[in-house]
Amino acid sequence: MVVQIELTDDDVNRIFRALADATRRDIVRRTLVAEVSVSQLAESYDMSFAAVQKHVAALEEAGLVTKEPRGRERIVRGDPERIRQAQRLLDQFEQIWRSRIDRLDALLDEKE
Amino acid sequence: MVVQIELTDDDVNRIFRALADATRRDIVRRTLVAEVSVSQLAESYDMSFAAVQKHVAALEEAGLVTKEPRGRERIVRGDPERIRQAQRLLDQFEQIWRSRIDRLDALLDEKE
DNA sequence: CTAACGTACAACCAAATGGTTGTACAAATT
DNA sequence: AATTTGTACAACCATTTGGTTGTACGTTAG
Repeated sequence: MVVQIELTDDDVNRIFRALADATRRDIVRRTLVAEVSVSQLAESYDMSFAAVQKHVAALEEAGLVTKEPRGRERIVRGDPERIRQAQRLLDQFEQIWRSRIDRLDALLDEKE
Repeated sequence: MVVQIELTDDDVNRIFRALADATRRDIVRRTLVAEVSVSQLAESYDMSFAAVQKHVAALEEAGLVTKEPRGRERIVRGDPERIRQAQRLLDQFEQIWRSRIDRLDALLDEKE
């Protein structure tokens, strides 16, 4: 089992910030489907290579993708584990909500 | 059952952008636990009332909280449904990953 | 060897973000 | 009626973001 390292606020900020852009979300999708080089990614979007490079860098800092050298290329891979961490973060909110409902229910039961 | 309106890219941007800030995440948590006024929220954070007001506005535009007038106060409530929508978005990424793995598995099976 | 390819990185720019203070006004309190 | 409370909103400012172009450099192809 993978050890859960606690995410700092800044980590979480970077993760959600990285996901708050349509181009970056698309890059995550594509790199989850298959390995792609930065230049291959860049062909898909109506912006400069450097701009795509920056998006990949933002995703890498957020831990949502990893980059590995292969010859002169850099292969980008989406990291499903980081996605799951983000899911867990949202699940915490869900839990907070549910525990509130549970408390309200308990209160109603008492009054019966 | 609630009808699922398709979220635009901008909607999704706003949701994740809103979650990419520790103060705003805290506001979401607090307003999921109980109804709170904007001024009550503002007491908790080391920034001006206006700054907190802006954070609440960002969350409201993202649909993560709703604001309702009560006398001179504005009551803020977290919206669990929007959280679930965000979860579904992350789940789509998860699905993409899983279908890739499934395809790889199928390929291996064929070769046996 | 030379040329083309893929990447890194710096410098620059406009727009957005996240904070501030100040003003205005309705609602509640005294 | 006068004051305080809670909010809205504008103006302002520094920093960050998201794009650009240009330069440099290692790797691959001819």
